[in-house]
Amino acid sequence: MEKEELVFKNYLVSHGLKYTPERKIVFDAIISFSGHFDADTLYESIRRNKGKLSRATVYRALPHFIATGIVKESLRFEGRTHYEKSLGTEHHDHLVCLGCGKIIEFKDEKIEELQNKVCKKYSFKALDHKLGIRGYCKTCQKK
Amino acid sequence: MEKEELVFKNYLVSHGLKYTPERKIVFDAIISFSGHFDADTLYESIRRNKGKLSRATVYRALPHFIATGIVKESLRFEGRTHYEKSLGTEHHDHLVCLGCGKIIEFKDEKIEELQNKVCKKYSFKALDHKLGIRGYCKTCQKK
DNA sequence: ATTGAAATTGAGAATCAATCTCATCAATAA
DNA sequence: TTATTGATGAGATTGATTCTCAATTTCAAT
Repeated sequence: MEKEELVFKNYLVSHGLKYTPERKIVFDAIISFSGHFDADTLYESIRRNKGKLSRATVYRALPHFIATGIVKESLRFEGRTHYEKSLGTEHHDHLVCLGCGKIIEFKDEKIEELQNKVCKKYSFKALDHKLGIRGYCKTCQKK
Repeated sequence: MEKEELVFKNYLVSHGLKYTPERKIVFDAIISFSGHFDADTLYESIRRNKGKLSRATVYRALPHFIATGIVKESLRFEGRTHYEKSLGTEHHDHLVCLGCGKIIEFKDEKIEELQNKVCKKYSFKALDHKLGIRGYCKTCQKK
């Protein structure tokens, strides 16, 4: 079993939950994804490749993947919550193009530091953050 | 007519839209708000104070207020989109407490500058951005 | 003031993501 | 084996938001 799978299994077991075949299917699907996805895209890809699995099961599994850090909520977009793999993925923020929907990932260490400073100032214990900059990418600016 | 109202009216007229009594009612309600609100809170407050107005009218008016810069989308929270007045309000970002729901506003000039730098790097034309840090406030950390 | 084109409104229906229900299954421990 | 507890599937439900459409209002041009 790969490390990520073990992490997931351990999380489940230590919380009195079970590592079921269905959850393994969802796990595999997530691992095979690169880039962003939403719950329904995930569900559809499973349906196409591995046969049936309830939509509810996918929705129910997602919070567990988030809890283990295998998946992260990324942005809200087009009315849906989008996710991304976060194991093996560095934290990053997003530039979202309103023209073509393209998402550019970036990371700025200094911004992160300054955020920590802000939290300290307010005695705020941060768990995570989301920075999304909306606008137009190079290509879309021309149109 | 106050300046904000004029801004709103001019925006409407110049876009072939009309400054109707209903939109004025929504305008007044927004102006009288301080802090964050969501579409339904806005609708309810109008109902209580000024009698009837369709929920759809409120929802339909919001994009126009956003377009004029009178209102800004602030955060998505508890399944709803939250808004805030932005005329007379400086841009700021948010610390969101997952314990009590409190929202602390902050602004860090250096973070803003660094964001501009990132955009420049990717030739990205930014319209707006949203930075939300989730965690626990001082009070909730103790529990 | 009247007309007509275009925008607006209200009320409820429709959408759509996300969550919940509940009866049935499966796994583990006693 | 049985009891307990968690998990699943399928569909119903929720709740925010958007849409529909007939009726009304606005405004510019008669």
